[in-house]
Amino acid sequence: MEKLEGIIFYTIDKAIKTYRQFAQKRLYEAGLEITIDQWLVMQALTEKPDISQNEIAEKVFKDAASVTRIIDLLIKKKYLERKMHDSDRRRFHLEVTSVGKTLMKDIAKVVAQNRAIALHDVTQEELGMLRDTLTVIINNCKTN
Amino acid sequence: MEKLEGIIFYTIDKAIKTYRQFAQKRLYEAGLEITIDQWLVMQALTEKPDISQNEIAEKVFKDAASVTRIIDLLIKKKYLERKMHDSDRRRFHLEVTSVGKTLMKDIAKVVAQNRAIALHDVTQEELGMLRDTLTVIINNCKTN
DNA sequence: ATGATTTAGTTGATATATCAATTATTGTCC
DNA sequence: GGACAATAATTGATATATCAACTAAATCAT
Repeated sequence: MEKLEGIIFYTIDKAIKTYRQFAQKRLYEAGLEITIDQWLVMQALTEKPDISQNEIAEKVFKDAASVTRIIDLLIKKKYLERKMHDSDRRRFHLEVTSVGKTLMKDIAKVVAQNRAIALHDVTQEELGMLRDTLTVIINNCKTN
Repeated sequence: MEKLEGIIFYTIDKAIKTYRQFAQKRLYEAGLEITIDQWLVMQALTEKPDISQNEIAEKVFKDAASVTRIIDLLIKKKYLERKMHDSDRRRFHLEVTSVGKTLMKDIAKVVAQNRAIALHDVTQEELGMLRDTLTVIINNCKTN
C-alpha cells in the first residue's frame, strides 16, 4: 500500500482542511461570530431566499439533519428567523434578519481577502485546470 | 459576493466529500467495518509502528482529542491494543492486532479500486498539476 | 537536585456528519 | 375522496472536530 503522502485524496483533504482552518481563524480574529458551515448555509439562503432546507442540504453537501441543527443555531444567534411557508405547511420560510444581513456584508470582505491570500500565485489557467480535474473526479464518484 | 458554484474551495470541498462518501459506501458494501477516518489512523500506524498519538494527529490532520477517541473505538473493535511504551511512560505503544492486520489487507484491495474508479480518465500529468496547485494553496494558508 | 516548563494523552463541552426512525403534510391513484 | 406513497423537517444515536482544562511524566535550568 502506497504511503499517505503519495495519495492524491490525502492532499485534497489536507488542502481543504488547511484552508478551512485558515479561513475560520481569520473570521474569528475579525470578531465575526460564525463558523464556515454556518456561513455556507447563510450564503445559500442569500443566493436563493426561497430555498428549502433540503435544497440547502444538497447545495452545501450536508445531511438534512445537519442543516436543521445549523439553522437552529443561526436562529439562536438571531441571524435567521423561521416563518410560515405560504403554500406548503411542511416547509419553513427562512428569513435572514437585518443583523444577519449586516453580518454577511462584513464577512464578505474577510472571505474575499482569504481567497486572495490562499490563491496567491495561482494563475487563472491553473485554477481552471484544478476545477476541471476535480469535476472529473466528482463525476467518477457519483454513486446513484 | 460570488455564488458558491464559482468558488474553487466549494469545488474542492465537494470533491473530497463526494470521494469520501463513495469510498465509505464501498467499504461498507464489502463488509469492512471501518470508517475512512479510522482507516487513516490504522494506515499511519502501519506505515510507522512506533508513531505517537500526537504524530498520528499531525499526519492525518486531526486534533489529538479526535485521535484519542478514534483509537478508543479501534481498540473496542480489537484492531488495536494499547501497550506500555519502553522509554516514555506518558506515551503508549500502539499495536495493530492480527485481526487488524488482516482487515488492513482486505481494505487495501477496495481502496485501490476506489482510487482507480475515482481517477478514471485523469492523466498522470493532470494529477501532477492538481497536486502542485493544491500544494501552493496549502502553503499560502499555513498560519504559524 | 528541585522547581518550572514542556510534552503526551485524556476529558468535557459544543458543533457537525450520518443513518434510521418518526411526524406532519402533500400528492397520487383508483 | 380515501388509502397509500412521497416529501419536509425533526429527533436520537453514534462518530468526528475543536478548544480548553486537566493529569502525569519528562525535561530544563539554575
